[in-house]
Amino acid sequence: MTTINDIARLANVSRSTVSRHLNKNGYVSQEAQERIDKVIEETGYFPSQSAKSLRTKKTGVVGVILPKISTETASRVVDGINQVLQENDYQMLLTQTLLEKEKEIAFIRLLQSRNVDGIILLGTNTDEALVEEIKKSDVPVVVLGQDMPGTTSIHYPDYKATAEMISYMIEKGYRDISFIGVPEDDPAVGIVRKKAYIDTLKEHNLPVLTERITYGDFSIDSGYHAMETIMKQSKKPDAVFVVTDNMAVGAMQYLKENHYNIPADIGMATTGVSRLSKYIEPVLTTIDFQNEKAGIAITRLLMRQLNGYKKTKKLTHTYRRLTGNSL
Amino acid sequence: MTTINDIARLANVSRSTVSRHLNKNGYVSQEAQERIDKVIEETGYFPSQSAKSLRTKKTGVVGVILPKISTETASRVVDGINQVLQENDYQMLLTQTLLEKEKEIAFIRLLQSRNVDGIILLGTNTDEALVEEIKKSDVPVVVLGQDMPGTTSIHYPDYKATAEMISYMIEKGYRDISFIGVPEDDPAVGIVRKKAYIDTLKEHNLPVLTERITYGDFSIDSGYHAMETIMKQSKKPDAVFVVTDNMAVGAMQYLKENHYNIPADIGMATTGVSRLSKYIEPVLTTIDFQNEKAGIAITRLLMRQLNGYKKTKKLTHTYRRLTGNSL
DNA sequence: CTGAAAGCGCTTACAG
DNA sequence: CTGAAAGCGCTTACAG
Repeated sequence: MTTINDIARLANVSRSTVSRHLNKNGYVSQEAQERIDKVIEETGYFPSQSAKSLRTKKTGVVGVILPKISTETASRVVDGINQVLQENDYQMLLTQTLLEKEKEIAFIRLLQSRNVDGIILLGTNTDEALVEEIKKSDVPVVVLGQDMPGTTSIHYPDYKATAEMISYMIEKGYRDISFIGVPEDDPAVGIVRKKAYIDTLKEHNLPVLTERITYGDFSIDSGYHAMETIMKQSKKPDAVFVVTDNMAVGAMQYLKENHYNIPADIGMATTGVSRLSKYIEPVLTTIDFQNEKAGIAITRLLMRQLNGYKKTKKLTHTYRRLTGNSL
Repeated sequence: MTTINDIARLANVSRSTVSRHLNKNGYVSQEAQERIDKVIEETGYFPSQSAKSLRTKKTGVVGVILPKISTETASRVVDGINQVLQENDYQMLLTQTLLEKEKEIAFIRLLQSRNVDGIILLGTNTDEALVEEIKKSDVPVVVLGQDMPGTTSIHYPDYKATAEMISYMIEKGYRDISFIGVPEDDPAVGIVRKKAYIDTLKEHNLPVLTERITYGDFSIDSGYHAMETIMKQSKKPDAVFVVTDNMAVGAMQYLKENHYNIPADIGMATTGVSRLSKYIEPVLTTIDFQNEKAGIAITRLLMRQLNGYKKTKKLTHTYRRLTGNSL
């Protein structure tokens, strides 16, 4: 491997001078510059980031922790993150938890040991242990998707968007709306969205039936089974709200396989918008949380922190409702 | 930040001993081990990878270069890559070219400067300049999706799978099959698949009409426009083969918007299988290249190289045909 | 079983 | 405008 010493020797200067030239700080004579450039060109030299990082305490790498990359939601967020990172000459170290909570904590430590400059966590819970780990972190951690105590975070407007959607369903005439949620480990999705559902029913003086509230685990399969559980009840609901797109795919699969017509037999609304959704009949009425924009926004917040703004900041992301023909 | 010196001091040993204990090489007395563990526990110490890497010349990081993460194909490959990487305690540094060729070369250099142990490139071309850059690389580079000269690579069975699909369409009775391809910059997709299409038509004594051969740029939009171009010809074809799933989405959109019935008005076949495809009518007859498995396979090859097997190796990946009702 | 020493490839005051 | 020196946090022979 070619090192700065080789360059210095070949260009007849000290390595201080090479370094100064490379980093464009301090004076280097025109002549020296040219000799150095020539040698670099010939040797194909590039500086070792490991050495540089050890000295400067900066790596130019940001760690990203997410549940699973091969979901549309996550990959869109990553697209957004990547945009801002490229603009700022950062690279991305990507880790997947596959929804194992311990891994979030393990990766925060791992990423620090890899000397990343900052960490972006796509949050799935706000457990005490995780909050502690973030607090202990030497590098800034920002969180997308949960309102993480004491941490700069952006969360989705879970309550407002859900409540609005449920209201809309009620306006449309639905009176017996079932619910496919997730466990309360995930506050944003598991608690807040469910609360919005329950509150809105109550506001409209509709009964809240425990048997109408089912749970999945974010997987397609679990949406399928939750839908099955609901539809096997003696009295069937007239609509269903599913809290995530992935589970909605499963729920829809169950309904199609069993020849239920949407919306004639049962209305359906959900969250998230698929690239392919316009080819699926019916087009789902859904909440679009605009994940790519969210990825951009959270990364900008991290960049700010890396540039010295230390105050933690809480933002709520935007959303829009997309009206299909599933209601 | 806590360093190995702090640990050594607090545990009353030298930093050599701490290092030996941490890396489990060389002897360390039981007592010393316990003291060290205790101090590490208390301080939350973790070793700096930058320093370690500088010394050992290993980072435990693999660089991945791909066109765009938020496509189903790429994200599935990444899932596969990630699996093998996790098993082997490697981390993934992810870069996106957004199909700008210069970036492939730029990232190969960038990743090296970041001292990655190896590079996985999802190939989009086999340009001379790229081949040169790979040859110059200090670290092993493996390529998925192209038969890259002089480099360990796995490519998809582009010729065989395409020829088989075209034959199948002909068997089904189609006689005027149009083609949506990509430019020849991409040998695997742009040249080989087109050649398989042309050869197969010829073998069956069917005319090869230049106006039936159109090109997109991998985007959904370009598939839409290619389909439009084809369907605006005075004589319409009875089928279309689209070389990538993304462009097939666009082609289908055009056909649906213009009320063509698939397969009654025009048959359609493509490559790649979407998670949502089972909800789209018609179900596309397609070639499944099993991207996750391909990701696993290419990463295993890289791991072999990192363990010292230096011979370059060429593999052709498997595939299967999925029969829908679009033909 | 343990520690002192050298060195990995850089950057950064500092002195000239 | 330039170079010598120190030091970032580790690991690894080597001597004891």
